[in-house]
Amino acid sequence: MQDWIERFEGLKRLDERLKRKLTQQSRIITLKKGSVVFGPGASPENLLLLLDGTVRVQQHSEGGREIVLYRVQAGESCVLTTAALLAYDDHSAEGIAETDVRAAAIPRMVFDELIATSPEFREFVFKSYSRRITDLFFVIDELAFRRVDIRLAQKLLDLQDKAGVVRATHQQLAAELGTAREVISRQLQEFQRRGWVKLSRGEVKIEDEDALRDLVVVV
Amino acid sequence: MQDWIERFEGLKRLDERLKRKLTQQSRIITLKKGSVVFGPGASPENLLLLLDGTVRVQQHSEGGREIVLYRVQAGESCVLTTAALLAYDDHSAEGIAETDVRAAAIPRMVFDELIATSPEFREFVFKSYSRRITDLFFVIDELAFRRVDIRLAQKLLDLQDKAGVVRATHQQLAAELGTAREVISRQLQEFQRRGWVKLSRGEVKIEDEDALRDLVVVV
DNA sequence: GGCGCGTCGGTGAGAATGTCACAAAACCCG
DNA sequence: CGGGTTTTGTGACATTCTCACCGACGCGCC
Repeated sequence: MQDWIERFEGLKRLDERLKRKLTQQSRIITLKKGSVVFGPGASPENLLLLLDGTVRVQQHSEGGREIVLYRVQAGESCVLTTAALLAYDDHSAEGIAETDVRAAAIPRMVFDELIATSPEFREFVFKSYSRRITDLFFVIDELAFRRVDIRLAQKLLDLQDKAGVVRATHQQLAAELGTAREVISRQLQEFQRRGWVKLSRGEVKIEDEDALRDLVVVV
Repeated sequence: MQDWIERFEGLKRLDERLKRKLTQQSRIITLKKGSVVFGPGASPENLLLLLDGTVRVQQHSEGGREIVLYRVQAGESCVLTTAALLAYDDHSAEGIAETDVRAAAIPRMVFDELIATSPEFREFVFKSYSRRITDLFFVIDELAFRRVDIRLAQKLLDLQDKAGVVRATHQQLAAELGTAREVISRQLQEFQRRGWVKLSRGEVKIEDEDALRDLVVVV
């Protein structure tokens, strides 16, 4: 159970002494699916490194709509969390455990010390930032410039399981894209009419993956 | 000319030795208005601290549209620049000098050393990140959830000079908001019809600031 | 002054997206 | 099965986007 460090690409190259320090001084925490990892008024004291599960980070509007900003996967860290919420706790970004989650919590003190002593750890942290900021740029690009049908097709491809099924309500898909539920319903109907997907309550079955890919690529 | 450090809130508290190091080892550079500070294929080697002027950071779409992400003002740093472009050079985010710009360029080596040795400098860097990420969250929020007329009113208020005049073409305003030129033209006409602004080629004169503020606040 | 020429702004038509109000269908649980 | 909740469907209408085109303006040049 010590060896979670090896799962983090960027941390493998830390020297042994630091690895030991890291494992000794951070706690392993678990979070139930659906629990709030951080949110308005609950900024986390620690830097979280995800061992298992995924965390969805999303933003709310006053009108009750929401948009998914990015997901933190196992092997990644919640850096933005720590930094962003310094200045941003008034607004409503929050992190939700999408599955049961296991994570290593690094206390601020230890984080600080590692930043100071280890170039490898610094690189890890800055790479993490870089990754998240890229995600945010991508969201902005999509929102500003891409049509909803294309974004929906892309999202379905991203979220499908091995059987080609996406388990999500129209409402949830709308939140993924930051649009309205009705828009998603109508787009999905159009996809179904063309034989690309099959709809049932709470799930979308992809019938013609190639057609969806074409839509994404072509236009 | 040494004392530019004092202009940076977050750097004032560095100890004297580090301040000296910083001033000695960084170059002061100047950039003409309109020049590209960084862009696709031109990621900067240094961390820039803006002394005078402003840098506009924007993103392009294939369709030729663009959107302004944020502005870096005098007294602020281009941290995102450095980190984000590691992973993101394929896409088209770029920084443009909006005015003539003077900046201190901190070499990567010095940056690294300061991060390692100074808690104050670390705080400065992470605060800078925080600030930018907040800006990006804000852009996403606006794009996803706010109406164009409200965003335009807000932008006019933000960009006006002391005389209440905004010097910008409709095209430029459209780029600020990530929308199309025609949309801006029509909205501005509507504002003019209501007596809130007066239009002339290349500029918008605000005639009723309160009305614009009401629009922003109310809806 | 008059003539090009590029930039800027105006306009109509139609498509895409968002909003609102409400209804129907599917599911859940006692 | 009956009643309550969640999910999806639908029409009407507002807002925003796209495309195609045109006219107005500013500027340099003869």
